[in-house]
Amino acid sequence: MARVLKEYDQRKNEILDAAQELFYSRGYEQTAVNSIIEKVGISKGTFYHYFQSKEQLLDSLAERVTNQVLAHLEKMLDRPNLDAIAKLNLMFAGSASWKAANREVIIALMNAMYNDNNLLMRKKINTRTIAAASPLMARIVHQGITEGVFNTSFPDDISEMLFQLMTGFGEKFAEIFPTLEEHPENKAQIIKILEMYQDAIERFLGAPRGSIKLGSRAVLEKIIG
Amino acid sequence: MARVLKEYDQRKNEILDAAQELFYSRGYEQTAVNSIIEKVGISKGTFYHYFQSKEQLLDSLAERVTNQVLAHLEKMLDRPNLDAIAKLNLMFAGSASWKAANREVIIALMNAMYNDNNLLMRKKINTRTIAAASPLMARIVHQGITEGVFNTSFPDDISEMLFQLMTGFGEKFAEIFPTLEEHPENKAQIIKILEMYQDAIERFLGAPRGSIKLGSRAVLEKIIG
DNA sequence: GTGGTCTAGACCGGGAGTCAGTCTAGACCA
DNA sequence: TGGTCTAGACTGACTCCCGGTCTAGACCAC
Repeated sequence: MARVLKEYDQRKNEILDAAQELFYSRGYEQTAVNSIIEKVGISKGTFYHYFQSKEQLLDSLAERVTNQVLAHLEKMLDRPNLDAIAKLNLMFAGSASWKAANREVIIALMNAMYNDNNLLMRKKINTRTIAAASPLMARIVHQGITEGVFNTSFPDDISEMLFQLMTGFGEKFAEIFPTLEEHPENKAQIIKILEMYQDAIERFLGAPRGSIKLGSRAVLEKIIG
Repeated sequence: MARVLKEYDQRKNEILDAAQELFYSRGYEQTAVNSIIEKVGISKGTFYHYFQSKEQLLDSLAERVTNQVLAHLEKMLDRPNLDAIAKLNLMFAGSASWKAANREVIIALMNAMYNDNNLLMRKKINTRTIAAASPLMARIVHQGITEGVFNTSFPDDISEMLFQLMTGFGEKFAEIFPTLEEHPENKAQIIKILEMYQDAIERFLGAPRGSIKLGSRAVLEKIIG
């Protein structure tokens, strides 16, 4: 193979890009290091020059993804005049509207991500996201308490639980969503579960009934058709 | 090697026993089929006579564990005169008191189970347990509504979410618990989080404040010391 | 003695990770 | 300005291990 020299970061990102694409489409465990280096056009040695192991590559990838998500969240929430409920809904719905706009991508992604071949990747991304985004959400919760719309004795720890709940909804969604094509009647089931999770979040936070929206009805319709 | 004959089920269970022990102590992915057969004292051929694949063995194991858990739950809840709150608490605390009685085992188990090498096993056991135990819990929720102590619009779907919440608490617990030795101050953190989860379950079920106990104070003390 | 069940263990393909050494860009110097 | 030296990017054959297959034979029931 012809030798090609690159900047350190550039090459590292090339590897990360290739890995991301392969992990998303086939899953982490189903992707051989050989496939990655073939895609990038480098040798085994080069790969192990940049990453200590396949799993350490996954860690780097998870870190990169998390940073992107977090940057997106921070940018979205950087509006001081917004009240706590609006911010929280933005946090929830922000991802939902993005999903609606990228329906095709999401379907493919969900099939790959919510799959037993990607448990480790999901866990790594989740853990990192929760650790990084919880303080952000905790700030919103505190704001809500000050505004008198939330009521909880656990403002600092609750966000982690909220994220956990969101994740749970995401998994449930990913479980039912692919069946909609064949079983349109499951649509009602999705909406019901969505409402249950909204209700749960409201109750946990002591927020007014109907204030929390995990995604507007319009956006939801767009996703589930 | 000399040929040894056994009853079909006996041999199968021997393999399951060995696998369980190894999976619990090292993790699923870190356990080679070779280690299992070595432990049982059989050959590759025998192993693959009883199980189609390593993953199918894991499925069988998950099924066995789930059945044990379920049998335990059903037996425990077979007391018609108990009210819904008592039953629910029994469901939660039942596992807690068992944990207290088997402190040593639990520590080892937690280290193995709540570990990235066992994501798949955990997921399989969780999924099965939730599927099997949710109807049980749903009955309790209905009972609670009839008794006027619970108040929810989602009696049938709520149990799955409740389990999810329990799992989340379990993970958080497993995360902090091993640090207690070195950082006794984390004990307060565990208790706080326990209270948060209790509060969450109460709020979501619309149950009276302080009615839900994920484990009695005494039992908890015994576990966390 | 024959067919079905059970067992042994050599064998296979493919995967992650290693290693000894090559090659290049740029720093430094006479 | 041309020669030397060094860091580190890069190569690919190699090793080791693992899940799974396959064939041959032992044993049993009939």
